[in-house]
Amino acid sequence: MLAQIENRLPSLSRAERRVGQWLLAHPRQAAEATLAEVAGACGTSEPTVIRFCRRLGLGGFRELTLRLTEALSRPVGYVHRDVVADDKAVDAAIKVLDASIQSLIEVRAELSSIPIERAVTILADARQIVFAGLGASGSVAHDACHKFFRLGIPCSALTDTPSILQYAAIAEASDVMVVISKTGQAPEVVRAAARRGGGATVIALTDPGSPLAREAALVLPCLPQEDTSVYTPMSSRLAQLALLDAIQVALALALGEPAITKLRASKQALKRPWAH
Amino acid sequence: MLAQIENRLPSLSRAERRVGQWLLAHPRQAAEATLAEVAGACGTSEPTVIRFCRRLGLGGFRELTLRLTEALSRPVGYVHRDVVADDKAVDAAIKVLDASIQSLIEVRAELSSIPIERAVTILADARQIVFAGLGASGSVAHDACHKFFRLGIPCSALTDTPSILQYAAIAEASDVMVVISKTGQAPEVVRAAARRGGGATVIALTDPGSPLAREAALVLPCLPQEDTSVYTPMSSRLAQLALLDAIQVALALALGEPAITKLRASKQALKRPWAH
DNA sequence: TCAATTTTGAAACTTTACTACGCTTGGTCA
DNA sequence: TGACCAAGCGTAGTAAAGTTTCAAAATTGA
Repeated sequence: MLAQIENRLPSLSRAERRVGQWLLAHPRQAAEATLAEVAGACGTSEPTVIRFCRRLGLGGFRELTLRLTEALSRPVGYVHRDVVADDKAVDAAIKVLDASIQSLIEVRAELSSIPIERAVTILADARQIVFAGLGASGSVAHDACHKFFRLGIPCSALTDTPSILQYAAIAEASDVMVVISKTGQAPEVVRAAARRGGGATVIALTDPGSPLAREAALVLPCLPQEDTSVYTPMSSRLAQLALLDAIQVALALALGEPAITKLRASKQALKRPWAH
Repeated sequence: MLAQIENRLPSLSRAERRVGQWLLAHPRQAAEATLAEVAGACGTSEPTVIRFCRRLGLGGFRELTLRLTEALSRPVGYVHRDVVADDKAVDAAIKVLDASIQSLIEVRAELSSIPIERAVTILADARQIVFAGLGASGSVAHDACHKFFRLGIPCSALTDTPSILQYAAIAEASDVMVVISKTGQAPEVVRAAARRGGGATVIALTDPGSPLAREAALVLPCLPQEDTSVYTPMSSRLAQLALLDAIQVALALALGEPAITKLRASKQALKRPWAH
C-alpha cells in the first residue's frame, strides 16, 4: 500500500501529493486519524483527501485507514540483495529466488486492495476470455489461457500486435479482454483496449497509472519494478502469474460445481494418459 | 485480538456473546462492515456491539475494525492450507499465494543440491538453446526463451510434438535442448530426447525418476506435486520459472561483459520506446 | 491574453458511530 | 405471591464522521 502511494505520487496534483507525502511520513498516525484530522494535517480540505483515496482505487477514506493499518501490521521478509559480478552461481541463484519470494509476499500483502471479487464477477459472465500481451507478457497470456480454459471457458491468447488489433475490432459485448502489460504504454495495445468493438470488457494487468489502465474497466495493479540491477530478472512476471492463479481459483469457486467437474476431468486427463 | 475475543466469550452476556461469536466466524467480513451491518448480522442492536467493544477495552467500534484488520493481516506463516468451497475470493487468493510462496521457499532451500553450475557450463557453450515443452510447460518454454535470448544466445521455443520431433532430428552437437515436462512421461518428448540427432546435449526440467530424466545429460529436479485438491494450481510451474530465472542470471554472470552489455541494451530498448 | 480545463475548498448532505433513556426480564426479599 | 431491584437490551435521538455538489480559483493551451 505505502509503495503504491509512493509510486502514484508523481502523477498526482499538488494538494493530493501533499496528502500522499504526509501519509508516507506519518503512516501510523494516519491509520488512526479521522478524515478531518488528515485534511488539517496536510493543510488541505476533506474532499481532496477523498479524491486522493479514489485515485488510488480505494472506495473512500474508510478503506484507506484499513489498508494503512494492514500495511503497518505486517513484518517485512526476504530482503532483496543485488546480484554482484563475483557471486558464485549458487549465490546468485539464491538472491534471485529471494527476490522472487519477496515479490510474491508483497502481492500477498496487497491482496485485499486488489479487486479480485470484481474480476471474478466479470470473468464469470464472459462468453470468452482473450488474454493479450506482447513480449514477456505474451508468456503470461499463454499461461493464463491454459489455466482458464480448464474451467471450460472459451479462451485464447494473443501475443502480437496485429492479432490483438484484429481481435479488438471484432470483440463482442460479452467478451472479456485481459490485457497484460508491465508498463501499459505500448500504443497499439492501448488503442486495442480503447477501440474495442461491441463494448467488450477490458481487464488490465498493468501499472495503475498508465494509459492502458485508463482504458480498462478493471485494473489489477502491477507496479513496475525499479531496475536496481541488470541482473534483476522480471520477478514481477511471477507475481502476475501467481495473481492469475489466485483469480482462476477464485473464479472456479464462484462458478461452482460445473467448473469444478471440468477442472477435475482435465487433471484426470493428464494422469499417465499414455499408460495402458 | 481474535484469541482475546474467544477468551472473553464466556464472561459475556447473551447478546454480546452472539456478537463475539459472529466476529470469530466472519472476521474478514467484520473488518469491513459498518456498525449497523454487524448489529444486523448478529441479530442485535448497535449499542450492544458498542458495549461489546468497550468490554474488550477498546475505545469503540472504530477501534475494533482497526484491531481486526491488524489481526487478519499478520500472516500466520506461509503454510499451505487447502482452498475450500465456501472460502471468500480473497481468502482463496491468499491460500493460493501462500502455496506459491511456499513452493519457492522449498526450491530456495534445495538450491544447493541443484546442479546450477553444470547447467551454466553447458548453456554457456551452446550454439543455440531450444526449449521444448507441451501444454502448460509450453508457456514455461516460451518464457525461458524470452529470457535467455536477451543474453544474445540464439533461442527458440517448441511447444508441439511434431516441431519437437523435427527439431530433435536436425539438432547439432553444440545445441542444447532444454526439455520441460512435469511428469517426464509423454512418450513423444522422451523419444525426441533419446533420438536427438548429432548428439545435442539435453537438459531436463522434470521429475528425476521419470523416463525423460534417464535420457538427459543433466536433470534439474522438479518434483511432481501432490494433488491435494482440485483447486491446487500448478504452483510448481512458478518454481520452474524462478529456477530458470536463477539459471539465466547465473549464466549472465558466467558469460561476463558481452552478455551483460546485451542485457542492458535489451532493457534499455523497453524504456518508453514510444516517447519522443 | 482569453477560453478551456483542471484543481480546489465551502457548504450542504448522508451515513455512521455513539449516547441517553426507558422498557423488559429474571431474580430476590418481604 | 407480589413488589422491588438490577442487569440486559433496544428505541430513538445526537453528534460526528464521511461524501457529494458546486462554484471559485488556478492552471494550461491556443
